[in-house]
Amino acid sequence: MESLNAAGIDAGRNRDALRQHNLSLILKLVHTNGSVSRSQLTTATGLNRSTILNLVNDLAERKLVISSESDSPTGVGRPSHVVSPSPEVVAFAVHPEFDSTTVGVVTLGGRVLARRREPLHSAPTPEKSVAEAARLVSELRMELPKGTRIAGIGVTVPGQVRGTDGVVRLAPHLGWVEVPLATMLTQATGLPVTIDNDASIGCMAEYTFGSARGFENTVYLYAGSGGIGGGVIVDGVQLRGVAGYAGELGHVRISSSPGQDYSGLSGTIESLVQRDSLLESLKLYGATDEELEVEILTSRSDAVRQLLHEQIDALGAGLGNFVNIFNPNAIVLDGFLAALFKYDEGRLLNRIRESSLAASSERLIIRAGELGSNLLMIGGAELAFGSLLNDPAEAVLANR
Amino acid sequence: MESLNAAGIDAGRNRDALRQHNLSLILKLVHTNGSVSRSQLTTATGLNRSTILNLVNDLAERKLVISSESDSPTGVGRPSHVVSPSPEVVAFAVHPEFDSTTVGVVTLGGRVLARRREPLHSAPTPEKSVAEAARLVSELRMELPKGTRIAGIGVTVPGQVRGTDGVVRLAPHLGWVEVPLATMLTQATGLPVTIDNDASIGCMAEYTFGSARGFENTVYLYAGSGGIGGGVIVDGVQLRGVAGYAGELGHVRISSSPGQDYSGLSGTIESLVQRDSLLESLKLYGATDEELEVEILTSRSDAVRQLLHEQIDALGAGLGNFVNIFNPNAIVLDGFLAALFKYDEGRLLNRIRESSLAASSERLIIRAGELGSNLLMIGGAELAFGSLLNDPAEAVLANR
DNA sequence: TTATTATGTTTACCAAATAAACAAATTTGC
DNA sequence: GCAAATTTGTTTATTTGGTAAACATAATAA
Repeated sequence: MESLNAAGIDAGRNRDALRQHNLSLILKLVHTNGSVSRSQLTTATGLNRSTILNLVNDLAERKLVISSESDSPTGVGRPSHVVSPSPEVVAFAVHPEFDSTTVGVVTLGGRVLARRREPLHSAPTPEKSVAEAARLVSELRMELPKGTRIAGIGVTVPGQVRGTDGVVRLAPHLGWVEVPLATMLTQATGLPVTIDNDASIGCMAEYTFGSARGFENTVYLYAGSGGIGGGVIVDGVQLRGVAGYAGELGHVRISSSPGQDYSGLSGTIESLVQRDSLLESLKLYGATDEELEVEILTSRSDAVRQLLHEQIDALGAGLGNFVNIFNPNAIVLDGFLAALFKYDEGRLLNRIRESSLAASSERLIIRAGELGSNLLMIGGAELAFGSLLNDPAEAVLANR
Repeated sequence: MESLNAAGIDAGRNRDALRQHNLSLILKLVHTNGSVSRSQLTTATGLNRSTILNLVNDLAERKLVISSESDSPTGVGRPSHVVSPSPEVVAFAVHPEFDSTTVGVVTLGGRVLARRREPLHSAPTPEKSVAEAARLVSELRMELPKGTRIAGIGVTVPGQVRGTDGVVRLAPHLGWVEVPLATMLTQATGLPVTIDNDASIGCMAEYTFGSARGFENTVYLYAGSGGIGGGVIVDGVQLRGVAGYAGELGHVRISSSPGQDYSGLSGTIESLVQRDSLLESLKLYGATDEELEVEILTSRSDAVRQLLHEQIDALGAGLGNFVNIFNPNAIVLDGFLAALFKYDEGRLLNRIRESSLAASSERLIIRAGELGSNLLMIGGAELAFGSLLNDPAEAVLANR
């Protein structure tokens, strides 16, 4: 029998799918909003208050949320019970870099409980990096209070990642090629591991808990040490593409200039907007993004201003393209790109408008990311929480 | 009470939503696949065959589908009943151009029943164009067989369109600005009217019934008389953006060249890949896309070859960007862009690969559109069928 | 203090999907 | 050519998630 063309329609739904969806919906609302009253849940979902009671009880029995009476009534009528994410449910975030490995613990609800960073003296092999990560995870795991349950590990990789089987295709900055990272880290820790590109993860974090919150069509650009990556939220869902490589916004070509980016493509945003050239003109070496930002905002040098203008213009041209393509309601800039934005917001906005259609940039909002150093910790944990949030009834949590 | 951050989660689901989804699913499957057996429907949806019986009966009672016994058994076991889209349900497609107005009638299932084109002697005002369209709709409507029911009218506009209220923001080729087209045509015909950009509609048509069928991540480029437009299918759903202006792929900047496109942006794909300059170098004037394609594929002139190479290179650079951004499994080219593709497929593919990351273009398929002159008729009707397909139980159809 | 309002909680109910049982129509095997 | 195997159609009883109604409860408002 020929298979049917499903044309983007997902499968048929039955009662199980219905229940799964509603449980997932409640848990996501509690996760992203912190503490939520049952009455808020009824209005937000449109479901009957009996149903909300039932769903919340179900999640509470699974110890995913805590339901308690309100301690501060807000208005007329009986106070509504408050539902909060359980602080006993956590996930680990792992961020391997060429000079360090960072591991964090984040609760359901997005609070960073602890973080540990281990400096490295040379660019790590995958084996070395996995061993370091596993050691830090193990340390943090032992310090968790009794009763804590673990959703898994989310790894933020500075490179291209195939999410389906957890293989790092190419991470130029680390020198990794075709590394089955998820499998390796699962073996070392016994926990389920999900991996993704760092910029995609940053995008999801800013969308869920940061500057892009509530903007269901967001274009996100992140400049890490390994170049410029991106992420896009389309109607509230992250753009992934057929194999998960979508969102390589830094490698989009905008000019005929011959300069190449870290992947050998010329005229791209990444080739024109370079952190290193800014550091050089400011005579800063090994500065953090915070230090760089201070220098940018206080510099009085004409040469620096010239360079900043060039970079803002290039960034604006690139963002104009994305406005034409995505018609977003928000653009969020992270890493040192946020400093360019803060340096001359007006110039950047003008450049964007000049290189996009008028209608597409109406009511467009541009912001800097606000999660700072917690960005990849929160995002990595978000990745690890994914399966729990999508199917709360089926997810299996590990004990501490 | 503060409103909750819904974070891209849609509302709670109840029994009604479940039923609506399943009815919609069945109707869409029948619509896009033509004739489908009930057993195919059970396997495609995962629903029980009792449920499928019930859903199909429901749709049949509403006279949206026809259920009949199979006339040619395919294998072991009792032959499965066949469900077909009702040919009595139709929609109109309207395509206003600067030198003509075209109206078509298309059945559920995507068959073009009739088409009528009225040449115009001058670029029409919105009023004139609406009057012409209404007249043609009325003519075709009277010729429809008794019992035919009409879902509505879909209008393909060569310009930027705000779908929410049916206003044409800007259609440079027609000289229209801020025209409440949907309202005007509804008043003139008494039928519900939906409007959209021509390239978006072409994209939807090729995805539902043409070359992009089954490719859930498709980038589509369409070169009409009014420049280059685009459309993108992301996980089976068309990219719309916050106000519906997404997909302006022709206005994406890829080079520093000063040449401008029809919207005044420089270095864009549309400014570098121009139908007019090809026509000029071939000394063709007023040729159709079909005639242009023949000339391109048979020309022996060095100058023409040079120009074709330049245009293919520019198109390839632009498509490379889209590969980096969307990681699609298919790219579909329509209008004279299909001729460029056919002229030198290998060169285009090489240019795309040169300007995109290796992983992102793996297993990428490039095709020409296959719906030809029916493209905008089928797509326009698809637009008009939208509400019926999304909620078969609630849709109201007009009589012929 | 009482009325009003909003929510909590329990109970009976509804309807959509399903499983089970049997019927029917085809192919396969002899 | 006929019985067996297979697949689907159809009917019936069942399951279950969401809902509406009724009443209880805890706040504010009068």
